[in-house]
Amino acid sequence: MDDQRSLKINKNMEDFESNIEDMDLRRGPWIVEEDIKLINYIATHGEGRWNSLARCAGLKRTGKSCRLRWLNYLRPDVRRGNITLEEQLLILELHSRWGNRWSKIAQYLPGRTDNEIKNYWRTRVQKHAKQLRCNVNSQQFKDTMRYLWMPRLVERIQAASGSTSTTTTGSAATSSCVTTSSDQFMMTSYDDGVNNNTNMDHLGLMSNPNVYVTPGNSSVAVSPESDLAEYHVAPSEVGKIENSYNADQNLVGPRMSSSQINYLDNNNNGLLSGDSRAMQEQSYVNWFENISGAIPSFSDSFLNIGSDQNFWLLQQQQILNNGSF
DNA sequence: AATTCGGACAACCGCCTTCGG
DNA sequence: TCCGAAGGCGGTTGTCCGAAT
Repeated sequence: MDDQRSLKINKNMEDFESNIEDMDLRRGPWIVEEDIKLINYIATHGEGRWNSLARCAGLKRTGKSCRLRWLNYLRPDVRRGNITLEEQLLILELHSRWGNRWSKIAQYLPGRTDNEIKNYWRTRVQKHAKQLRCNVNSQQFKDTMRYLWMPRLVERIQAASGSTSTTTTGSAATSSCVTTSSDQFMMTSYDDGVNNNTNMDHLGLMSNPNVYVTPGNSSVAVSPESDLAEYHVAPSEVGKIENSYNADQNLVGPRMSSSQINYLDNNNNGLLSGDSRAMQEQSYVNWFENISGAIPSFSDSFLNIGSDQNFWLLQQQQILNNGSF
């Protein structure tokens, strides 16, 4: 038997054995017994090396399947239940920055998986883009999110918490945000425990509807080290950005003074003048009202998810502890 | 009561990157 | 440096279940 023929026979045998293994592999929904096997094995031996883990644990699954089941479902720190308002806001915010980088977005939502966030985006956000008859990636839809939905979310978060001041304290980091009697809003820097003072503007902005500024606005600077955006608001302007309401007292977007718009524009390399910016905003407001008015309970269905202030605070604390965002 | 439809989410697939031999 | 295995990621599909007809 020459070498070529021998190699071919060996290859055929390997393929045959591989096919037998494939035929033996389970697919589809996991059953309780499989979950228990996987949990027990990981509890004893830890995770990783998924292919050998699957074999050693006696699971007739691919390593990939085991990894996915563990990461998306069985992990003890997987957070289940409705996506909160705060999480929605964060998802919209981060997606506007990074697009479909689900795993990256998931890093900032403790306990949520990339799969879950992806599903949320596809089932909720894309659905509403469809209702508005526009592409989810279009500038029109992005601006609708930026100027209308996100400020509304912030307001609902504020309404749900009913708070005028919030303070969080932890062993490793301390932050505080203070609302004054005139509803002005200040965010102090925090100490992360290793003598690093970190700018908290981004969290402050996301925690108070009156100072909400979006990344599309000129108040954003991208940090080259982390490729994460930091928000910068002129100290004198903090707390002065108000929301706009239509005739029915429904929130339709942020309202800024001309000095605020000028401040933003000055930091946007003059890409937008105050007037054109205001006109652009107004055109989106008009467009949105026309469309959403024709769709009953459009906004409500988009936003109708419970809030969990405690988790939001916990998450902020975790972000602070990680020393990043 | 049976069927259809749509939302939610779990799971799979294929491609790409990383890592170790 | 090359190559194969493993892991990671985003897109897509499958399944379940409740609401509507």
